[in-house]
Amino acid sequence: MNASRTARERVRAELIREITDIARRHLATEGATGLSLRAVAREMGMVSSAIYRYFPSRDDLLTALIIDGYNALGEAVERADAACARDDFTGRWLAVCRAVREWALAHPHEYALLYGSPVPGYAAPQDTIAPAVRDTAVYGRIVADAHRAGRLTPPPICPPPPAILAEDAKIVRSLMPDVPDDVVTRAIAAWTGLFGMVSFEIFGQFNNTITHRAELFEHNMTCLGHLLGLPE
Amino acid sequence: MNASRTARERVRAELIREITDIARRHLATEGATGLSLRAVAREMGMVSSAIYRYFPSRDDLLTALIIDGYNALGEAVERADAACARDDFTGRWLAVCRAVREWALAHPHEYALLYGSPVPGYAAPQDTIAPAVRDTAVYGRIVADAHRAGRLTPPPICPPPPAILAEDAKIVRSLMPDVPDDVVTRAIAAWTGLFGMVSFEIFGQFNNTITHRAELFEHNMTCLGHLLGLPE
DNA sequence: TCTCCGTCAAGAGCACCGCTCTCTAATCGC
DNA sequence: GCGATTAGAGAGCGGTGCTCTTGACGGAGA
Repeated sequence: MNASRTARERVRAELIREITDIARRHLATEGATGLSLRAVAREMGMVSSAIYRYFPSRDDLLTALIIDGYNALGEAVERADAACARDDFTGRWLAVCRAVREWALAHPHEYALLYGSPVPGYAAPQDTIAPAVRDTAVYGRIVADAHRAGRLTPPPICPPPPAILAEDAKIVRSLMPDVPDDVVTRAIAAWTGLFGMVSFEIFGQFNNTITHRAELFEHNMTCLGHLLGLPE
Repeated sequence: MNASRTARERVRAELIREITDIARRHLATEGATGLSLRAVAREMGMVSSAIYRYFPSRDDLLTALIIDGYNALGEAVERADAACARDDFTGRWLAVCRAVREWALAHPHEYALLYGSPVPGYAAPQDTIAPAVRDTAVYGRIVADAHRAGRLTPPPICPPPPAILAEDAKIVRSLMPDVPDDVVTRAIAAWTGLFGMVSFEIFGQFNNTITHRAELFEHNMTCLGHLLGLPE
């Protein structure tokens, strides 16, 4: 009874996994707009309508891929951070930057799904929120650790943030406990700077202009790290 | 003969303009993937195949919208810069930042078309390159002007860029003449930081997190300006 | 053991899409 | 005015997401 029910559920789970695997492969080669339920069904030897037993709509399949993508990126970032000495805060920051960039270069279409133009008519459901901040959580820990260790020296070039930003800082602080407001705002600046750089590279804004992208990235992330207040 | 030929050409140009106008309206409401030649034709009271007399493919229509978008953004940036005192370099930088953000907020789908995920299978033709750097050209002039005026003081937090980046700096320097390599790389960092911030806001990464977006933007752009070396 | 009910694949079908082709009508250049 | 060019209409092809119905299968309870 239990065994049989789980047998049924198991084949169902297996099929769902197979569908997402094929879909992810299609996503990687054709991009999000080229992802078609019918093509996935065709490759599985199924009729297209059968897919709807497992994913009620194309958007639901896309949601599954988005969650997978956030988790894959988050895991890559976690691994990169874990490989560093805990008190090498600059090294951890740079490792996270490189992990984001390398994952994006290896999975450009998935990166586009996560950080590019949102799919129109598509509203990310609640399930995506937790995986979406997995990478940010790692970053938050680095900032918090560095601050707690007293290794975050505010650069002389930033004015103090306006008082009204304290409200937002309160929310962000859940990812980087005990960090003062000015550090929070600089942390946001560095984080958006990282993704701005990666997006420019992935989305083609550097075409015909920048050729030594790894070196430029490395250098600019170093600058951003110093903007954040990280040591040499 | 001339008058009659231009009469035909004039109605043709008029129709092309009408098509792009309707298409831009559809783009603004439905987004790029929701833009359909058939819907545009329907709204014009045309049969769908007739559109192909004017745009050989959907991608060509999209190209026209992209060029228009770059020009609209470029013009907004030019106007913002022109409204500032020539020697108020920090003011010009912030004006450009605000112009980019406000244009993006007013035209999110067009912004996504320009700076979001590239449309798969779509390669931007040569015609898009010149309009694409219209905003960047304004920025380059600000940096070059500030440097020429001796108002660009390198912040103490950036190491010198590696020598190999000199090659890329040579190309970027066409937009900001006579600017040394380290300023070029910091200029790129500030520019990508601006678009990273705007993209995060437009693409929804600030949802459920940042509410005082204008204030955060203002503050972070100020920081980036100082990273670039702009005065108080 | 038999029956019943839930699950599933399959197929037909709807409305839409980009795009091509042919045919006819209007228009322009000479 | 006549031949050449251009524009629009319509049918049609293969594709899409999605819905609905039908019939087969298999596990659960009488």
